[in-house]
Amino acid sequence: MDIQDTLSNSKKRLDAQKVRIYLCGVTVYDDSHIGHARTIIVFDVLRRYLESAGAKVELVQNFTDVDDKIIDRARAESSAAGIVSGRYIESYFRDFDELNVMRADSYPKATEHIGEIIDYISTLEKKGAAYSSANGVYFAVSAFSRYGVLSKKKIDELQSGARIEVDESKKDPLDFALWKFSKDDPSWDSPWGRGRPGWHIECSAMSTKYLGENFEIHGGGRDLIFPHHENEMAQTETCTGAPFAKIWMHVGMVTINGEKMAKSTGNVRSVRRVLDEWGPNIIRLFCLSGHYSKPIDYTEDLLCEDLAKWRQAETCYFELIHAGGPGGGASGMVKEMSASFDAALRDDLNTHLALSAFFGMVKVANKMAAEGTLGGDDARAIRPELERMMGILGLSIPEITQEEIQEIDGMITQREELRKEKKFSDADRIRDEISGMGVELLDHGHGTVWVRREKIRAEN
RNA sequence: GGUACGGUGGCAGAACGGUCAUGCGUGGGCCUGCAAAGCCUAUACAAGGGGGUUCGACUCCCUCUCGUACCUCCA
Repeated sequence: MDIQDTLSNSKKRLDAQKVRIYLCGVTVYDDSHIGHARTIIVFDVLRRYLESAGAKVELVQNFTDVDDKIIDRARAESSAAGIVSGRYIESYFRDFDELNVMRADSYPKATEHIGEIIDYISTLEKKGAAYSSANGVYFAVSAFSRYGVLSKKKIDELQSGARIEVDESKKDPLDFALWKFSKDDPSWDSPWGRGRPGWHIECSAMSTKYLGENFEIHGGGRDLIFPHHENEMAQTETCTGAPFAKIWMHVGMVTINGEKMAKSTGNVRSVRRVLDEWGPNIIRLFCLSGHYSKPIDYTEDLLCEDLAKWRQAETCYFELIHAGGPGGGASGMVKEMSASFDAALRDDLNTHLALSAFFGMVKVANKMAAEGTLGGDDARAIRPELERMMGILGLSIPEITQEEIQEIDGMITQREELRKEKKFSDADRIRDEISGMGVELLDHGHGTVWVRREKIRAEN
């Protein structure tokens, strides 16, 4: 497949059988929000697609668990950094498991790689790219002549535009911390003095450890391009002397009603909250509704649209289960939609077009079902393809037990008899009862089909 | 100020140098005991402004403009 590479600003072919991906995860000082969810869902779909296409994927996603914000939070709670980060790592997994995000192969933490980080800084020091000063150990940007290539920034412009107070102990305002001196917890001994790692160095040390010096894809949110990824690249390539990631892949931001999500404006949408309101499938549809590289705006209207689409997909899923009898003629359509689904994802993970193919198939199947032309052969052609697409998109229909099926079928039979006797109010009572169980009835000319509806709180 | 990405019908959103997907929405009708689901049909002057290249541009180039993000907290 082809993926847009931030560094070369062009699409790059990815045809390796083994794809190693390093995804910059979250700093665990608070609950995850919808922006984190988008990035992680995009990479989840990338991973699922690559695996379905036969590639062996190794996905590593870090947790930044040592950071000023974590320390501040711990201080505010009279707690310890480890307690705070531990709590938010737990909440991360609760949220993202529920979002149906597959687990990465590993989730390395900065605090568990202090030895590797120190070794990394030592190597940089030996190469003359790091120096120790009053406040910490810094990376000398001057040691990396290509500094700025990833974010397309010119060094002299960066200096004049710097709006943060300059640390006088640095040789150059652009130099960034590899190690910050501190005696307070959390801190570790190092050859330069007690302290803790800077932000960027963990990703260099851990990506190299788990994926090697040169791997296929390095990704994260667009806001990480500068300074995080720029700095990572400078460190890593200086250290290894080899090119770092083959492809840099960045996911666009999520805005809320057209505005940036910010604590100060109080418009941060936590994953927990949107999950409670909309459930995993609709959030995934939302996050995949536009191209990953572009920003998307979180609005009630768009979520409602995704809800309507999800209802169609549910309908289709159950229509296929119930379908039987004569029919045929769907197989051509299935092949076509399947091909366009794959072609869309192959071209820079165009999930919007892939969803068009998915819902195109859903629409055709639902139409056939309503007309009574959806036969057993059709269902056998459509269903595996529908499930394959849902698998790649990470959409899932809750399991339904055999007992529930029997109970519902029994009630439907009762209702049918009442309807034949024209006892409509009694029949409607049964329909209401079934509806209370989260099951909707579709009366077709040729019989009644039931659909289990996912409960969406925002719907009411 | 700099950099990046974008500005396509009411909304969302693709592709493509020549025919401007698709979905949602909206109007009307059909089906139904009723509803839901589904269908049929209609609907939209669609491309931020201005230049240029071209037989022809939404698509390429220039310019202006607007939006969003980033410029050492940020997914």
